[in-house]
Amino acid sequence: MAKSCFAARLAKQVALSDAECRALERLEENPRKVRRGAMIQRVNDTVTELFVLREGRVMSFVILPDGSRQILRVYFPGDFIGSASTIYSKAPESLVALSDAVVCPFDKHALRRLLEEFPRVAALLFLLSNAERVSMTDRLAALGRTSAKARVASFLLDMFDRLRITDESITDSFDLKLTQEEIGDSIGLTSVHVNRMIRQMEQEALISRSNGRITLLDMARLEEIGHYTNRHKDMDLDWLPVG
Amino acid sequence: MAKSCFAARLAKQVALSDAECRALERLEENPRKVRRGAMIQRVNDTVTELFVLREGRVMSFVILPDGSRQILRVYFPGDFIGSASTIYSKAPESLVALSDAVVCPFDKHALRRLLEEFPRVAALLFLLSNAERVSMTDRLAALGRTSAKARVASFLLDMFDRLRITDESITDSFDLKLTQEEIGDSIGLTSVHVNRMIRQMEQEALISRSNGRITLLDMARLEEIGHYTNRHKDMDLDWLPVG
DNA sequence: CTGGGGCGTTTTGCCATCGTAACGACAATA
DNA sequence: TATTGTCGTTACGATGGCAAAACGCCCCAG
Repeated sequence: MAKSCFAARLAKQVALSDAECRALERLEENPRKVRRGAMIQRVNDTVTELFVLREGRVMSFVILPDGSRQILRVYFPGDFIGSASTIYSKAPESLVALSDAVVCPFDKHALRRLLEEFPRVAALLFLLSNAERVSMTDRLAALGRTSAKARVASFLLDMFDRLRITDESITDSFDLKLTQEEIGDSIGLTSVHVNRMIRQMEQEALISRSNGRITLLDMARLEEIGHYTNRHKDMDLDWLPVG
Repeated sequence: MAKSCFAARLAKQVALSDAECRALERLEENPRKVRRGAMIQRVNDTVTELFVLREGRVMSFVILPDGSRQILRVYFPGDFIGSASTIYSKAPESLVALSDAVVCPFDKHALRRLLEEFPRVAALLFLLSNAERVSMTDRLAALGRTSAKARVASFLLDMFDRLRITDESITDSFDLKLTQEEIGDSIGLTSVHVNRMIRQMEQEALISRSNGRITLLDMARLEEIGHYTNRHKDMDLDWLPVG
């Protein structure tokens, strides 16, 4: 693994200069291990920290007054987490580790210095934040206008494609490490209905499962059912300032 | 009106330097009038332009293969539109004017120069993009986990609060300028059901209407019903680089 | 002034999708 | 053995979609 998980991730998009790499590495000087289920940030806490996720999985979510939960995003190694605290003094969302994980917290003032010193990194962060926004809008359209089955299909494809960004060994199967309840809370369904859909998709030979591992058997049809488009292919960052 | 609608908007958050203001003004050198219903950007078009909205209303949306529409966001004067084209070469969403409007297109290379030259503006854009992300997650939670009535309530409150940012004359009533079908397409409901909810809320004296104008009669209860929190109050941008 | 056409809203009846509640099976952990 | 967490399964019913039609309003042409 590179010294900086985050730099390694960014370097997949743009060639980074040495100085930029070193600066990004400094964000990860304080790795912290957290156990599955550990609360990293609680909604409404006063926060001044952001995180780079180095290992494991983390989710952000909110709990509504009636106790129901909406998972906002699942994060994978190399992801930049908690950018909401750049603008709000109280966290608008909670962060919990979905598996044992390693996160690297850093203060938002460290981010400020980074943005001042490396305009290109600033631009890059701006872009990634826009990519996340688009990912949100995709899910918004899924929740607002597609069936339960379509949501499950697109969710699986999205997780799959995102995992593949950093883990090239993945070809057609992956470990979701999410309970069906967590899947449901991500796409606005109950665990019961997620289960219905998954079993249905298994019967139709769209996917198969064995002890938690999911294999995508017919991606073309899954993409069709889920109205899914892989956004990662169409990125264009050539217009960025040169390093 | 200030020379730059966008600078005026940003200045509500942070004091801008003269140089910054002038740079922002340059983004609006090419105002363009568009009529209600006009397509400003079509999904999958190759795009290199972004926009500042100076007057009127614009929406971004996607159409799913079955013909249904999800409105992703409604934009008001002073908003920065189309940031998705900073990272994708093909537009992931369409833009249409909801009313007669004035938009100011500028090339993404102009944005790049701005980001290079004014790190603080870059940071500010990064922050605003995060604010929009949070706004998306709020709606995501609404679509995923709240009832039709809650969605309508929170949608009305959100429009209300966003309009009030730039128009201080608004106290408790506003012109939505959206059809019920458009409201439905924003919050994942049919126009029929939006109508049901609106009439119900009118009967319960939560809101009242007269020729398109909506008055919020009981904001406290609306906030409760919609699980709404006004994010605009809690912003903290003091940590930004000094101009 | 009158009649029509277009657009948005209102209303209704029907019913599919999906949520709720409840319970059993099973595996991992203590 | 007891416990906890996840998955699988069922019966029942509410929420909200769908289709269709009528209504009101505004604008324009005759």
